[in-house]
Amino acid sequence: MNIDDSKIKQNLQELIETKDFVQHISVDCAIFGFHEGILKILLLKYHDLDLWALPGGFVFNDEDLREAASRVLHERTHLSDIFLEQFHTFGRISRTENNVHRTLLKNKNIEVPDDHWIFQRFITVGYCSLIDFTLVNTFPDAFNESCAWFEVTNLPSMAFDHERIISTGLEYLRKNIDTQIVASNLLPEKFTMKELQTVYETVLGEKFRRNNFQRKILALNSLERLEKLFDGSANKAPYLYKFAEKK
Amino acid sequence: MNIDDSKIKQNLQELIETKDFVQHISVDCAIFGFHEGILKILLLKYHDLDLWALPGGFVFNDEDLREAASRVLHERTHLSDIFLEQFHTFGRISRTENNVHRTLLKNKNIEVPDDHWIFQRFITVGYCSLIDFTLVNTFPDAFNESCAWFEVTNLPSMAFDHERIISTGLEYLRKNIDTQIVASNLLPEKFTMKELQTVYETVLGEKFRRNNFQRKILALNSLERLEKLFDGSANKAPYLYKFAEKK
DNA sequence: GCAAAAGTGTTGTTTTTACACCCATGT
DNA sequence: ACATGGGTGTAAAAACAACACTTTTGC
Repeated sequence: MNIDDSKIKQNLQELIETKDFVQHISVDCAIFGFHEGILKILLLKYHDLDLWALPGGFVFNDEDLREAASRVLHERTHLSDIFLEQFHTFGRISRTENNVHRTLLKNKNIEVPDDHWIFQRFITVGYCSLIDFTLVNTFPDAFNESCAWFEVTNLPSMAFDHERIISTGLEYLRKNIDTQIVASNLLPEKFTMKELQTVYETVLGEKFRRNNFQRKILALNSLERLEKLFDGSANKAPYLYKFAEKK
Repeated sequence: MNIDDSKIKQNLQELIETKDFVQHISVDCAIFGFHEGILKILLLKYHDLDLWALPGGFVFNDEDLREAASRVLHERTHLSDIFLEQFHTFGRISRTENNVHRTLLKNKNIEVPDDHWIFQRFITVGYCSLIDFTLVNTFPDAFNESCAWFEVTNLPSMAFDHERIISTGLEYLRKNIDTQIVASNLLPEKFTMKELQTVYETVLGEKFRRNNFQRKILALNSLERLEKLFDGSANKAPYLYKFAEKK
């Protein structure tokens, strides 16, 4: 899972030399996924540093902010057509007053003048999404050596103000769970009520009663009941559902 | 209400020559107030243009984004200690692809090179607030010749994407009305239930039943009942309330 | 037939809504 | 006393929660 050092250095060099980013602006993506009933978040680890960060990046002069978020997400996860929602913008001066980038570049022996744009103050716009854990194909790049999913309740040491960004993002996700789940590729096209319930329980961190949950969800009138699913188990076959087209 | 032309020109010149703004970033404030049961928004009119805009401005290198919003608001309304809440960031390229600033400067015969920062792309962070209509003391400045309150349902022609910013801000305000009203200086220290109800009805644009409204609000447990108000009218005196301290 | 899991029903409680009534107040 | 507007009570309706029962499935 390692790419060789010269390649990293070359990528970093290219990034540093890029001149067509909008200065002072970045986007960060809080990508939530879940696996075995546990809500996790996708983080990247910086080269040679014991620091993790959200997948983020810069905005090109000729792209919309939203496009930038999509592109960055694609670069890191190889996922496209992901429903991303902006949740907050973080603009304290102190948030980039540290030496993360400086140390990183120094470690790779890359000479960058002190007044380079990457050392300037950055205001970052947070986007979040809930996606299917298994679809993500992470890989290292110029900045980051490894990617991993972490339980949201058990984060490693984070760069910048990313811990705060995550908690704000999670709060947003929970408030907007309905929209997010419909838009996520988290469930297959057809799914059972139990699967849907597990997603809700994982994201919200609480249990529901099977029957009341079903009633509540069906009352939203956003599901369409399909055929039954026979999976060979010795019990009544559950119905499959799909999300109904928006009206 | 007009300041003389040379003063305007001088102010504009100073703004243009300012070098310590964070580039590409601005803040815009959607300030809602109400008067005679009508929800209004504070807008500024550009000099010599038939275009209105939200009170907005730029962010200094050494100030937090939130501070910038407060400062800008203060500059325009002379209000301080106003509770401002960030609601969305607007980052389409096309949003500043127009000639508002260019035309404005040209009208005042101010020479500015084409590559000046003010003509660059701007990403703006929207803040909103609900305030007491009568406390605002608006006045013209370098950019704007006049200030006025407009009904949110009847806006004049707006600069940039400010119409969209207003509708997004209004949506946010309505969703968060409880917090906003407590924080606004909209009601006097002591107020009657009827006054509070009028504010809710104005902001949300719907009517409530007197008694049910009272129950609902009191159930929130955020009001403290005080003495009765005798205003000389021939009916039962209503209680006064104040917002209880947060627990 | 049986265990397992899904679907549906039922009952009690809480919350919301609509309506009614009574109370205080100045003329 | 009475009109006016404010406080409180209450009954119907709706929403929600907890529990029970029935149905389907493969062995």
